Amino acid sequence: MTVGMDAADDEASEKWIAQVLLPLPLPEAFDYEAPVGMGLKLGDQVAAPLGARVVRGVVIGLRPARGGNRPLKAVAERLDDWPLPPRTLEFIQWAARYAVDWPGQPLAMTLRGLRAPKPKPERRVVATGSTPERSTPARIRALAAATTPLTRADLTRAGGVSASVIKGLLDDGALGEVAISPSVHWGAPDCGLPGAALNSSQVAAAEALKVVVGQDQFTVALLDGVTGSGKTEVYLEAAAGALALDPQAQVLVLLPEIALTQAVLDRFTVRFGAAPAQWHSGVAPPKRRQTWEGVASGAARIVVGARSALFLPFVCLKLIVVDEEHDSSYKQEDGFIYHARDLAVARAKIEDCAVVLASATPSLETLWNAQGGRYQWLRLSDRHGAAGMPDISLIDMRASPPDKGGWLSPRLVGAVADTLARGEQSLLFLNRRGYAPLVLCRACGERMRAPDSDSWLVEHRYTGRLVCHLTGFSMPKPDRCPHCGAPESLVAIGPGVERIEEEARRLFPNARLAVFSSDTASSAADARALIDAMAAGEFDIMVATQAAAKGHNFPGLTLVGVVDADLGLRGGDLRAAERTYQLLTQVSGRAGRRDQPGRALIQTWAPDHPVMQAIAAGDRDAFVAVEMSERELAGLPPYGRLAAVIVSGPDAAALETFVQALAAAAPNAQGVSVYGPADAPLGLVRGRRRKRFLVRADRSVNLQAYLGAWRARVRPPGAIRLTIDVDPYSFL
DNA sequence: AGCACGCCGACT
DNA sequence: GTCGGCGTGCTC
Repeated sequence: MTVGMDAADDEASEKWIAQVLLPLPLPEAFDYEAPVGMGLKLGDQVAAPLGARVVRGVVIGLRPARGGNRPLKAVAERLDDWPLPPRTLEFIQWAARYAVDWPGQPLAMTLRGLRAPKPKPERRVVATGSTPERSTPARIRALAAATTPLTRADLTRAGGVSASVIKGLLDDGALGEVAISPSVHWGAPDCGLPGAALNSSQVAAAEALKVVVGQDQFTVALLDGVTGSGKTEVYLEAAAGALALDPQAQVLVLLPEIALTQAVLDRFTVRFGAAPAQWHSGVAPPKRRQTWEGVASGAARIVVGARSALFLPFVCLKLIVVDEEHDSSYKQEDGFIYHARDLAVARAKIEDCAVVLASATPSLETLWNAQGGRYQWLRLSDRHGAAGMPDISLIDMRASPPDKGGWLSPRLVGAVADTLARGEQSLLFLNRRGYAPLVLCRACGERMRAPDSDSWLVEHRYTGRLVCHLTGFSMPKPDRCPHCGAPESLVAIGPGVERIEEEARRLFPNARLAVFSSDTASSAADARALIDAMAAGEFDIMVATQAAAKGHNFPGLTLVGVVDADLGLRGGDLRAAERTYQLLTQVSGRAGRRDQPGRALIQTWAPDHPVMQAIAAGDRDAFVAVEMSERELAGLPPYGRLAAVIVSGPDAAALETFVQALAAAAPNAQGVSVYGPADAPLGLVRGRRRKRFLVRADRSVNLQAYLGAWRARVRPPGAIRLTIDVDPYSFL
């Protein structure tokens, strides 16, 4: 930072103030004295004294000290870590304003890669140029090999000498010791390698994307193509275009879950002849630090990662890809609350680069932007390879109910039997883990709940335990009702995947069965093994939750049965229909990916529901049109904006008092409605009572400003916490 | 987020 | 009588 200061001023005595943003939930950056001679610049990482400790922070402003300020503590040290690029700083501050949260929160996301200590410098030895007093053949060999710094072990090997020879040369001063920081080699991507063979639809989309990327400015493109249409190959070409723009260019690819990263990493490796950097929760801290430094230094050119990769300190970002952009796992629900797809668009705007949103079932928000011409809309029509879309039909459960005690209708059972007889595979889909979602006492009607929580305990029969899927609490299933003491009175209500497996085993005793849920495949490796076994035809029937819904290719799979298609429609949340449509479309798309035609049978009690009709007809546009008009009528996203204000605390009475004060403090504003306070649907979690307000605003309203003004009028007392969730997805 | 200061239960 | 539980509040 240069200063327009008169040379006549006494520069040496001029005091400067560094505004240091700390990765903590503080309302603003703190002022520190910038010690003369430290040469602080914007973006520098520093150690700053805070209370009794010293914390890492980032300089986001420098200004001359005006007289009369209270005494400030001084920055303790400038850290030897890469500075944050100006645009990364700008993004962090933008993200905080967007989420109506403190700027330290997104900064903490950015600095999360630096948790592991800097790797220790490696001690190496190198010839100093001075000749030793006594020369021996071994000493000559050692010195000849030591022209570049080597570790002692390497030099022993290279020179064919013993360790004592090296020690002698060091004592003589002919070898000297140097400390070298270990650096990671990031293979430079080779854009000259040939891309995959593309069909005509892919070629058209890839060419269009190359034009978009080549403009080297902010643009949003929607890459819209059905499952199996080959979106990955298309955005690989966009990445090639971006990387070719500039020898420093960087590309970020966001994926909704870790399970998919390996496949995408492999394709990038093949396409560019070098492995991309990867970033997700499964990467160990030391490796993360290496990746962080690679990104900050510009050496890492391609990053494939989960939503948090969006906060990495890119120096020359030219393209962001958000794959499966509709996926709800892009929404972070705790800590710093954000939606990675929306922030990706914001980051691209700040970086002035292109962003590609890819999906077979785009979110209504994205479709709305595409329809309005704000996003460039690229459609991939063909399904890559031979198979057409599966034949989808609804099973009306009212007309064809399952046998007593079962969940599979005769039509679905018959279809599985046929598939089995042909030696093909079936997938039975139910998005519910465990054996039964509810356990109740036949004697007294008590519903088993987690302590301190309102949520039901789910029975897991493999482990013989009752589990709370919200808090992770679990207990062995008791023999008698803990409420009334009646023995053998606890009954399982409703099905989970384990119960469907039990039913399938009874109906098809000779079939080879597998269950795929986060319980049977808790690690990425387990999931991989199960997927590979299914792909290899080792199972006839797989019963699965949404863990199996995406990205996997099962060539022998020709039948998908959806056990309870209405599941997601219950509960009345804003995106229920949209999510159900997306999930069912995705699941149905698993059937028949090679040359075998697939079919999907969808069990529903509401076959007339527009979602079910649209899925059966394979008519996305019809579904979107219906859903859009309903949202428009209600002024809901994308036509209006929503925010949730959630207040929680251990004491119900204190919470009630505060909630009333909060309600009274809600500003009146044109185009804004505040609903609530209501008990949050799960009113009690981990002993904390929760209340919720919902804010609906017209698009013309500055929602963040409204929420900020509201929050500024109150101060949550004691243990009460107030969280703001802009554009909420979960209504829990 | 830490870390300190602050008032109430089981111990050398 | 203290040691320490974590509730509450502050950090430039």
